[in-house]
Amino acid sequence: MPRLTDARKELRRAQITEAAVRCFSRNGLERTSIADITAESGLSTGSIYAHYRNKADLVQASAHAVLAKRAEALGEYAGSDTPPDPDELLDRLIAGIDPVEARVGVQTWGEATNNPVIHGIVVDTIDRMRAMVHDSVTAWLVKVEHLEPAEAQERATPIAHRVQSLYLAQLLYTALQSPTEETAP
Amino acid sequence: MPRLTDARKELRRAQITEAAVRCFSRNGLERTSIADITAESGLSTGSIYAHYRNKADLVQASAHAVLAKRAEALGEYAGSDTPPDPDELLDRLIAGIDPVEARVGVQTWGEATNNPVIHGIVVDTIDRMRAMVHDSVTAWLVKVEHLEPAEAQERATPIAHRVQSLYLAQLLYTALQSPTEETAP
DNA sequence: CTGCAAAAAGAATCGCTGTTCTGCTTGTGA
DNA sequence: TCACAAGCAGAACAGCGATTCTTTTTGCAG
Repeated sequence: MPRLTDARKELRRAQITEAAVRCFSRNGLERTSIADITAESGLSTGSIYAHYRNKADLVQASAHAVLAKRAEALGEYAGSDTPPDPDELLDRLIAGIDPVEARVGVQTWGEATNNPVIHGIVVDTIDRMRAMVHDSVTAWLVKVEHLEPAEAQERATPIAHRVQSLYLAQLLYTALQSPTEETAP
Repeated sequence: MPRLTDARKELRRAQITEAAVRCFSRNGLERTSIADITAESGLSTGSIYAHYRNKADLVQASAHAVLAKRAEALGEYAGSDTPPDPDELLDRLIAGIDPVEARVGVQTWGEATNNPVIHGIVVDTIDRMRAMVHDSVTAWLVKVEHLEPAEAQERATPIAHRVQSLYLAQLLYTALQSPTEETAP
């Protein structure tokens, strides 16, 4: 039964979501039509529908890809064995922000206020990020500040909250900075 | 030349934007149709188009109304003659958040990444808010912490940035908390 | 009071967009 | 190498939604 090999199939899916993310970044989740993605990806309508059930499905996959990538980058810093202090952690997080992803990320927040599926993805991602920041801060408190693990855990909570918040705000600022590039009217 | 008296006209416009904001909060900026606003406001298509050039115009007016209201509330705290310390200021700001407005506010951020007019409104509002927070913090540094005005100005900047960021993040959290209420499918 | 232009209602229009359908093409397993 | 199902292209379709148009109603100036 000759279908595409899994690797190739995944490749196509990635090709599509990547094109979609570029479109979304330019025109927004709703204002991007399937035709836009068709043009951007070089594929055709039929091809896209062969890989994604419908547009909502594609939006969901794209959102997941963008947010997961961000969370993943965060995981690296958090897992380091010489944990950065909170300010340093925040600086690194901010340094890793990519404007295109920031824009889609912020659009995703807006979408999450009405779209249950996207809402789930966003909330999960934010929770996972918070947990990782919390771990990183705890590790710092233990290894560098020499607190007892129990107390470190507790003290880490408000610090993690602050780091997370400042990071999210910076994501917003970044998204608002890059000028709105129009496709030809 | 008998048109509506200015007061009455302003009333209608407000009636429309208020209905629009409720719709936007429920269904998002894009997914809200003129028909939805028609139903919510109890008016008709024609009436809406008599007051707003088009949907973009209406979205713009609604966004402006919501953000202006938030900025205004902030102004009150900032103008107080016993300035709150930064933590207190932040607490008050957060206490003043309304879920409906938070949702529309966050949607507005997403929209601002592609829509130049909304972008302008959002950036202006954020800048104005930052200036007010800065003033409030400066006043606190001078009156309570007894710093010289010049130094207070300078020291206030990073503090204001932090307060602003934490506030914006809280706005996001609030928008994500209230569950996505659906209109009947 | 009264007339009339603006405002409101609601039907009609028209373009756009998601989705489906119909064949051709191509990759894969034997 | 081959055969055939899955991929893919692109046209066709269907429905929705912004805007416009026509008709009726209404509020204000005189």
